[in-house]
Amino acid sequence: MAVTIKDVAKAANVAPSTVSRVIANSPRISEKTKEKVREVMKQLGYHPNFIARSLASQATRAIGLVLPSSTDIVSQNPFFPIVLGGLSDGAHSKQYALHMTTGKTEEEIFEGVVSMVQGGRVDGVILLSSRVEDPLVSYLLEQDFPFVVIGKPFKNVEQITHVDNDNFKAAKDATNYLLSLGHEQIGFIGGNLNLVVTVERLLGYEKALRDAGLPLINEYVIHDEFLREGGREAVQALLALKKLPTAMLVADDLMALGVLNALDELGISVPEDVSIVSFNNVLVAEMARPPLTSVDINIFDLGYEAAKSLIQKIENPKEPTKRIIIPYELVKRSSCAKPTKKTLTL
Amino acid sequence: MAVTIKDVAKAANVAPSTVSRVIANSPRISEKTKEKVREVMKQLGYHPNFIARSLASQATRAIGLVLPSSTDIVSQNPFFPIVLGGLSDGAHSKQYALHMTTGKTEEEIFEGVVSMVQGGRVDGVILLSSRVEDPLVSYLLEQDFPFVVIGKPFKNVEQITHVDNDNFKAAKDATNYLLSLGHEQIGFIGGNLNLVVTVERLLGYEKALRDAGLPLINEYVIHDEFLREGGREAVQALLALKKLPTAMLVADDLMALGVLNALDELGISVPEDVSIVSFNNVLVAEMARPPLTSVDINIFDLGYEAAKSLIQKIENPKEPTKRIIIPYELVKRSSCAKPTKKTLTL
DNA sequence: TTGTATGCGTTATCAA
DNA sequence: TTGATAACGCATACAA
Repeated sequence: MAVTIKDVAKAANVAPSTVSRVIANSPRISEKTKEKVREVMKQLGYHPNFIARSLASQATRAIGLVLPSSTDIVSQNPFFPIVLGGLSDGAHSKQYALHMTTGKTEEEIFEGVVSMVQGGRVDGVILLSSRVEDPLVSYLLEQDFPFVVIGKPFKNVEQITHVDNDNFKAAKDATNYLLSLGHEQIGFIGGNLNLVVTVERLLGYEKALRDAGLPLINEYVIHDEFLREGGREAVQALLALKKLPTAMLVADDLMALGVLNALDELGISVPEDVSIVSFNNVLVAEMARPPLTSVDINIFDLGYEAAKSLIQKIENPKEPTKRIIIPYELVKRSSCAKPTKKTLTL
Repeated sequence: MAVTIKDVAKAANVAPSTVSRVIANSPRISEKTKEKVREVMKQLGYHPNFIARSLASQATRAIGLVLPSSTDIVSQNPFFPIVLGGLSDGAHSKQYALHMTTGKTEEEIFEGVVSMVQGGRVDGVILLSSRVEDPLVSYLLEQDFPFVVIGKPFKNVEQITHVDNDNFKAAKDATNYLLSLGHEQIGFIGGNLNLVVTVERLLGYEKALRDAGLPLINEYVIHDEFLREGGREAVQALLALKKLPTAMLVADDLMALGVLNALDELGISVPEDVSIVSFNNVLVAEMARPPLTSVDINIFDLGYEAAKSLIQKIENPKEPTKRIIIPYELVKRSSCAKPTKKTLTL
């Protein structure tokens, strides 16, 4: 059995409560006894028991992380390891631990969160992605349990602390960049419309086109799951059109990789025939052929700030609701060029 | 305050211990009272408090996960989200939760694990990568704390339950495949030699060459960090040679992506000039151009089996040490071809 | 089959 | 400045 506060107390000839106060560094304990107790703690190799501490203090110093479905291909996105790094950093700096939950189905995930929350395993929760009509958000609001969303909440935006990029503006900027190059037929390939981020990027794209006085062509907007098949199917859908776009805004780097792939197979070259801009700027954007122009959304910071603001909320329940906007930056690489005069048709 | 076992007891006119037994589904409680109690639990919205349960039962039903440095570029590898999915699945199926720790430096990670273990936050630990001379392994062995390593332990192999691929044989097979295509100058580009997996793959590569009666050429073996710069620098090092290899075994898909990139910039084509085989078979292997021949190591299963075997170990301390070998498979794609007659020189 | 009483390792509220 | 002692919510040995 591990050495407890009582063992230390006995060895130091003080009461357990005194030891507890020394651990908390209470100012009401004399320096002399503090040192004595600390000495004994070291000698005995004492480590505080988090479980007992949590039960007594009604606080776990643990943050619950809700990941999307583990089997979902989305979870293969490098976005998650990176955001995890930021979360870990932010939590660690305040001595908080991370607790994870995920599951194969929506229901499993929901149940996992409920048991984490009701079971008192964590002091707060971070949702790693913002979904449309997410029952988890309703649940957490109802319970008045501290939580932070990474991304823009679908509704109740004013009541939910969240950390986000301005994805609307980012998409508008990215589209404007393509417009500034001279493109007028610009396609949009987005992921799952259940993710708020997809919607925001789509809206930004549309706004830019409208502002430029260009028509919104339905056939130029394609939605699909992020990633692999996504890119391919999207390209195939575009190819069914008479008039191909000369540029595409793709909602995710990995998806853009799929698009590059599909285009290559068809002998369509980037950026000569089609320009591409994507989002997130993870490692593969730089490593793609050609390297992708991509909107860097500072994923690490999203995680870091989310952890920080959740902890603030936990430690000060009166903390007002916050919206933290992480800056983005369009990183230009060689996947974009001016459109060629001829319109590419097959 | 949340509803407790006492509230349920009162409402159901039984003793708290009876409620506790109903929760544990003790056979010594009549079906009638069980139903009655369950009914009340539902009505009151009772949820067991994990913290209290942990303290009383001296078990947390939580597994500690040790990730490599969060800032390390290695953590951007899709390997982690995938293995996490497997771990989550395995843990979930036995009602275990996941607790994470990581840090910026080795020391931070070590301290995190110590506090997790000594603090009683978890019942066991899984090391997500096997490092050479890992102080964590020594520590956990010393403490006689249940743990499982993903990968081959550097030493004390017989005393440490681990889940691994036969990376030695996998590398041998992969090299033999290149040999069978007719390649005789085969390079090896590996990652950090602190990772046991790198060493194993290198040894397998060397064995295959020796078995084939081919010389081991020092200059053909290059080590670098996994990922980005890795690939590039490795290729540059190879290019400094008079006689380029006609094929390369690359220890990681992402790194291979970097290699592809660097080769492309130099106008060297794959597979016409150089064939490439890599490891892990994550999504990008399929999405690379050309698609990479890669050894699929069933990452998800590594995680799943690791969770399962740790839980077995936790629940039955007499459980013998196990080594679980997950099968691999060489997935052939178009990054390999027979060598051209001419030797490529610059 | 069920109830009573104690302990798990802390924190926190009283006293002293 | 310190020491008893009662929670915290649950599991379990022992009684009944």
